[in-house]
Amino acid sequence: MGITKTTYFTDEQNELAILTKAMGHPARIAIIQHLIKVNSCICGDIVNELPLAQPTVSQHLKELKNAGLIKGNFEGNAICYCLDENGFNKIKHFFQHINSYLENQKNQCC
Amino acid sequence: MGITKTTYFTDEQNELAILTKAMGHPARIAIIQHLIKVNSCICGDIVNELPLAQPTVSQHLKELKNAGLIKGNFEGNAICYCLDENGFNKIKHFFQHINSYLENQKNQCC
DNA sequence: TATTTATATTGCAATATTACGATAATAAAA
DNA sequence: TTTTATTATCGTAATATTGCAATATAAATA
Repeated sequence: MGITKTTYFTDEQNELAILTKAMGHPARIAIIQHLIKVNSCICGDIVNELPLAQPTVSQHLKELKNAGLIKGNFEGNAICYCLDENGFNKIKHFFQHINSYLENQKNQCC
Repeated sequence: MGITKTTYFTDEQNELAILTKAMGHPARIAIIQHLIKVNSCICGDIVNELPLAQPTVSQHLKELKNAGLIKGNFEGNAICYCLDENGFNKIKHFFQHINSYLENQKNQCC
């Protein structure tokens, strides 16, 4: 069927899935890494940085933006992108939860 | 074309993408949350916990296991699952990097 | 206004993912 | 050894994702 049963899960579960799914492609990881490196840059710089065509990069940027992981401002006729802390803060708490669990627990199966 | 150009990206980018992609489904987030809650449990418990059929759950468990986010031990004829710190430690550093960047930086576009 | 520059959208082909019924495999118990 | 319980695999249908050429849109500039 191929359709995710989102209604059967909590809002939190769906939101975390959307955020992590948005990160789940090497091109989108590369975009995040590049934005950290240069702080902010226009879309064209990312196109030059990645081994993908402009429409493909535009599509990846859209997915990151929809998830709330990046944001873009108009800079003349170009669009300047940078990280959006909103999205990352939402994931942050989940990972903190996981990490504190793994540290305090001898994590072993049955 | 639908095929990700993994060879064009670094090993680190591909690895982070595999890990985050594996988390990118509400059922797999729910599995991780449940394992944190009960520490470890057999596959059948997860099937009862989720609104999905047994083969579907089995498939999600396989993906989490392949990514290195959970591990399973034989417990009689059942299999006991728990979190695998290996996978989570790999993501941990990436998020620490992102978070320290976002904290130290007035994150604004151009 | 026409042109250039920068980005988004459309349309499509190839591939991947999601979900589940049916069935196989495995190990304990009767 | 047969049965039962537990999990994995196979096969398949429906949907989603990836990638790009072609094209559209929007803003600056000539």
